Amino acid sequence: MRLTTKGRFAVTAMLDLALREANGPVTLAGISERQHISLSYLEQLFGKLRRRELVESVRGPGGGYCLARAAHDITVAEIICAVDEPLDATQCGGKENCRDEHRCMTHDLWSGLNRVIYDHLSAVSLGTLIDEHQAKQKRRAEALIDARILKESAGTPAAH
Amino acid sequence: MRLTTKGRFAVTAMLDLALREANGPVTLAGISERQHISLSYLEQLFGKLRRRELVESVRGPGGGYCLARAAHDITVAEIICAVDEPLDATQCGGKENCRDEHRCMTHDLWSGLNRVIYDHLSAVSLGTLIDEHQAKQKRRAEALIDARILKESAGTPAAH
DNA sequence: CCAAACCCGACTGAACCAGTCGGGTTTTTA
DNA sequence: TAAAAACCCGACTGGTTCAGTCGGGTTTGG
Repeated sequence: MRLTTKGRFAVTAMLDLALREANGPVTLAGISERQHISLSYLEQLFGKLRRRELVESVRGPGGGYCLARAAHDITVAEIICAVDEPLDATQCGGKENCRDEHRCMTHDLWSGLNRVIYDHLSAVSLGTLIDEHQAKQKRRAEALIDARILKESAGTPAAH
Repeated sequence: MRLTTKGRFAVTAMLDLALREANGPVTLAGISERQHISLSYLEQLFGKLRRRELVESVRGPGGGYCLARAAHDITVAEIICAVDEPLDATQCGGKENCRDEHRCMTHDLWSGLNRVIYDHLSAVSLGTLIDEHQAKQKRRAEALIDARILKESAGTPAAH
């Protein structure tokens, strides 16, 4: 699993899509504008996302992209794997280049790390991200209201 | 934290060093030969490792490198950070490029991932790797002995 | 039919990786 | 004191990926 801005762009774009697909297909031009990602680059990314069946496309005017599944069923790991192509073995491909005794030592280390990363990203779906963010917004809003009530009951104007 | 073969080379080399430093400084030429890493490349890596005070150098004939601390006090995370230079912010540098509402959603995701990776690699030292590997070797040896005893007591030759 | 949208392959400049090269400097030993 | 062993260092290179561009399609609603 490679980690680059490419994967981050893809997640950002998918998030934008997830938040807007309620009112029909979302255009890449829109995502491009809102997220400041070049349109052509988005086309490349969504080509891959479509081939991996994470999104579906609707051609022609009024078209755009939709999620192929519910936001809770699309994990961040899937999105990143879709756009950051394999580059096959992330380390010594299982057989070659790591010989003698040192082999297994580092081998276990890297495969363990890979698993940790993959598990972490597999546990997060687009839905999770949206939920968490909405919960945070709600907490912020409540804090704001609490602060106002406190201020009003104290009857003191804000210090500068 | 970037993850590349550069960091893996560095860990492999440091492991080789840790296993051999008992009998004095270890030469890069030796590591190069045993681990099949180009000497000049090793020089680059060890230059960085030295500047980060993970190894100490002894110049002149009979010289080489030693660990600057005990193997248990040098973590894999330190080694990787030493050779894979910062490349500053692994994501939107804290302030820029992630604007509107989407910002925090992906921001928390990436910083969380960074922490997971870093924690995982910080929990592993050169000493850990060596210990684990030796434990595994011991288990293998015991299994071999058990198998032999079993075979002898049964008195049957191995089936092809 | 036209325009909006997707679709696609080829190209580019910059960065980084992995490695090379050609020189140093320091220190031991013969 | 000279040679050799080792570290030290900066400049260079070829290949790959990234991020983005360009120029063309094809599909389809109005």
